[in-house]
This record gives sequence, C-alpha cells and structure tokens, in this order.
Amino acid sequence: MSDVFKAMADETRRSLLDQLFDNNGQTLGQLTQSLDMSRQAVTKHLKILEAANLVSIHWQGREKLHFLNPVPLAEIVHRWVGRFEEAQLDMLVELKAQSESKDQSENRKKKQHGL
Amino acid sequence: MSDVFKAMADETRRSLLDQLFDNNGQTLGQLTQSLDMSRQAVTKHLKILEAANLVSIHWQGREKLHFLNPVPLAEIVHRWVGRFEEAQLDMLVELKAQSESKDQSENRKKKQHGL
DNA sequence: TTAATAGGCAACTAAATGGTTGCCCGTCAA
DNA sequence: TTGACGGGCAACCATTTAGTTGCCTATTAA
Repeated sequence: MSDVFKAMADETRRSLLDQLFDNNGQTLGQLTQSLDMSRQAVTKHLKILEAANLVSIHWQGREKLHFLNPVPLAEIVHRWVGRFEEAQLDMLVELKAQSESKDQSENRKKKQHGL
Repeated sequence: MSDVFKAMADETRRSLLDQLFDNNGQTLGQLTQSLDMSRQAVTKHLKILEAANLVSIHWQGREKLHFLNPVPLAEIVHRWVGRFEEAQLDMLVELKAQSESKDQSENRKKKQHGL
C-alpha cells in the first residue's frame, strides 16, 4: 500500500500515468519525450510505478511498452474513501456535540457557531 | 494535490490518521505515545498533515488538539477513482481485444488488431 | 554487415526526508 | 510562586530520492 501512495506522491509519475491514460501502451522513448529529463530518470520513475503495480510492461522486439494497471489504486482508494466518509459523519456528529456543549449556558436561544 | 499524496505516502502519517479515525481531537502527547519516536518527530509529521489540510488543530490552554479533515482526500480520491475507473474500462476493452486476438484460430468471425 | 535505434546498468551528486538532541516558552496546579 | 507539564524552535545527522553521465547490449533497417 505504501508503494502505491509513494508512487502517486511524485508529480512526474502522476504525469506519466496521465500520459498512459491518454494513450496506453507507450514506449519508454515516447514517455520520455514529453518530460524534459533524461531517459534514465524516466526509467527509474517507471520502475517505481511497476513496483507499485500501477504500470505493467510488455516487450515487443526492442521496444518496451507500458500499460496502466488501475486495479491497485482503485482498491486502495475505495478503501480510503470509505474510511474518510465514515470519519466525515463522525466529524459532523462531533461538531454538533461541541456546539451543543458550548451552548449549554444559553441553550434556549439556539444560537450555534463552529470552531 | 501533491501535498495530499505526499502526506499519505508515509506509514507514520497514515498511522496518525488512523489514530484520529479511532479517536478524533487528540493532543500531540497522546498521538506520540503510540508511536515509538520523539515528540518532535511527531510534530513534524503533523505539520505535513496540516499543510496538506488533512488535519486541523485547535488550541485549548496549553494543549493542541488535532482533528481529522476528510475533505481534501475525499475530493482527490473521488477524482482519481473516476479517472481510474475509466481506464479500467479501457483496459477491459483492451484485454478483450487481446484475448480475441489469441483466440483467432478458433474464432474466425471476430476481427482483431494488435496493441 | 554495419549504423542507428531502444533501452539497461552503474557510479555519482544534490536536495529532500525522517529522525535526533538541547534548550526555551507558556500554562496549570500544589 | 514555583515546579511540572505540553509544546515550539533550531541545529544537526543519516538515508532516501531524483536526477545526471558514461558506457554497454540487443534489435532493426539500410
């Protein structure tokens, strides 16, 4: 899981994923063209994306084709969406409780404000 | 956006978020207890979470309370879920095309083309 | 057969990251 | 009022990260 988040944490790597969104199955050379850095630097980024299982490769002659693998991110992200949506509900409950607690002294006037 | 992914990329910080999921509004001291590192190290992690807007703080006397802010991650994550789900469809189409290509000999009715 | 193309590997560097320690300040309670 | 407690700030350190360059291999095309 850490691998996926770390892979996503870099702008260059997100840009590589963007490129593959737009046009799946590109070669290293193609992916490098749009990036203003050396081929070897791009190779390293792609290795990290591969390690995170976000990109899979397919050799065709001397060309290395790169394909998006959406599965691990979809999984991870669905999980965190769930957790955060729960938390969001909790937070609403809590804010409500806090505001009620603050309003104890004057709770008949029903005035409320948050943090 | 980079800030959010970078914040999420560290195990310690995800663990801090976990703690706040379980019990929102904890102090720095409380958050430190479960972490086997110095208070100052935890402070740095919390600063990063604050900068990513994933945690907000509220001073109460000499205590600093930390609260989860689910909004930015929910946003980011919904966006990426959308993109990846699109890509996932693309991939299915592509896998279908590949398998059809493999089945060429026994399925002559369907047309196929290479990657 | 040879040159150009696509890419890999290793060594190196600068900067960012994650941690430490020491000392300081404000708040609270005895 | 004084000492303990909750936390901040800054300097320092080791490791990781993101990039470079130079050279090598394998495939393709002339």
